[in-house]
Amino acid sequence: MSSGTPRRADALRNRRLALDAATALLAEPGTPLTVETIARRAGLGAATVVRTFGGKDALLDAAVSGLLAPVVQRARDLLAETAPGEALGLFLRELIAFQAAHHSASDQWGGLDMPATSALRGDLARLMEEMVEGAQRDGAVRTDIDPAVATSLIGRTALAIARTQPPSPQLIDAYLAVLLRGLRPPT
Amino acid sequence: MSSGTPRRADALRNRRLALDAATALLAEPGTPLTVETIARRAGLGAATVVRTFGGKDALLDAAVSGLLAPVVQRARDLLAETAPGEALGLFLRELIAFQAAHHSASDQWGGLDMPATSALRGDLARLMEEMVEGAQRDGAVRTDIDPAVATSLIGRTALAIARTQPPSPQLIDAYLAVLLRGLRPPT
DNA sequence: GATTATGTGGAAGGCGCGTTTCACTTGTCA
DNA sequence: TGACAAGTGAAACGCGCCTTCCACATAATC
Repeated sequence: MSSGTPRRADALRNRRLALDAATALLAEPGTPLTVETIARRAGLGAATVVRTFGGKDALLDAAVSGLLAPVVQRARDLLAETAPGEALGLFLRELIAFQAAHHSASDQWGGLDMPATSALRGDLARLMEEMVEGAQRDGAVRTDIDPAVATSLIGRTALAIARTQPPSPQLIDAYLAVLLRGLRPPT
Repeated sequence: MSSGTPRRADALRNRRLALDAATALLAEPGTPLTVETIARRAGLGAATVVRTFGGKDALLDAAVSGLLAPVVQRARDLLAETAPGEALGLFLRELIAFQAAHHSASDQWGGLDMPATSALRGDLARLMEEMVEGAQRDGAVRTDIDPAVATSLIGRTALAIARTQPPSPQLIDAYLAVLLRGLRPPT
């Protein structure tokens, strides 16, 4: 078999081991992130790791989307429960912290085909755009900028901030303050 | 021989051809940017292209730093001739335009060893920090943010802006306006 | 024009990495 | 417990890529 969920208990456990190993490596800068590395970390053979997922791409897709899913859910919750202007600031801080923790290996899976991850990124972009629109209605963000443009800027700036070497909370705050100040409507 | 300037006229001409081909490919998204590709573009054999520079890394180092050098010089000129606050805005627009034109292949030479390019990037960072410090003295940038921090934010944001798919001048202006507004001192 | 140092490039080498093979092991189920 | 399907992993394979070889070409020099 290639991809479907394994039928045997040990195979299912190995699937978890492989996924956990890949996930762990995503947060470790400097590690090669090869099938061999993941397999060794999981205590499995390289063939097993790849086979249970149907390929390296699918394995990393599962690992990355597994990390991203809670972030997207958090955005959904904030959007539903909090005032948009406030939600945006809150969420951005969390998003940056998340990206700072996981951007290190992002250039290693940048060129891979990861449908689940792509879908989540789309969801996230849509949710953030809703936050921006809400913030504009609330008067927390100036309205002379297109929501899609603002969202793109925010997302990219967040990533830029996250790439700062030691992203201390103070530094993140300083960056975010500049960004949000630039977005605020003229008093 | 490996790296030193060739003694024969045809070899010197081929060196130019290889450098020009590499430089041209740096602005072409989607092209593999392999030694083979560069060689075919230059009308030379792969061995020749690599040998005259001493390796692929050295060739791309020469190409990238050749593109970057004028940008650094421009920063130096602006810093010497223009009011810092104005220089910052002017230079950022040009920097973003440059990065937008050349970022496409940057993930293909991101992991390479390129000393000349690294040195120029250091120079650029230092010059930008001087601009920020000057802008702070002029009252164009708020002083409650560390110059190094502001410079890092500006540099990374500029790169983030440049990565926008079709970086139209209007989009760049909108982005820059947000960034500079966020940096302006409170009125 | 002859001689020689210099340069060329197709082919072969070597390396890293993802994937596949296949003899072997191990859960599972009657 | 016995038999079989399911799963494993070391080794082999394939592929892309940079680099090196070496027989051949050619600019420079006398």
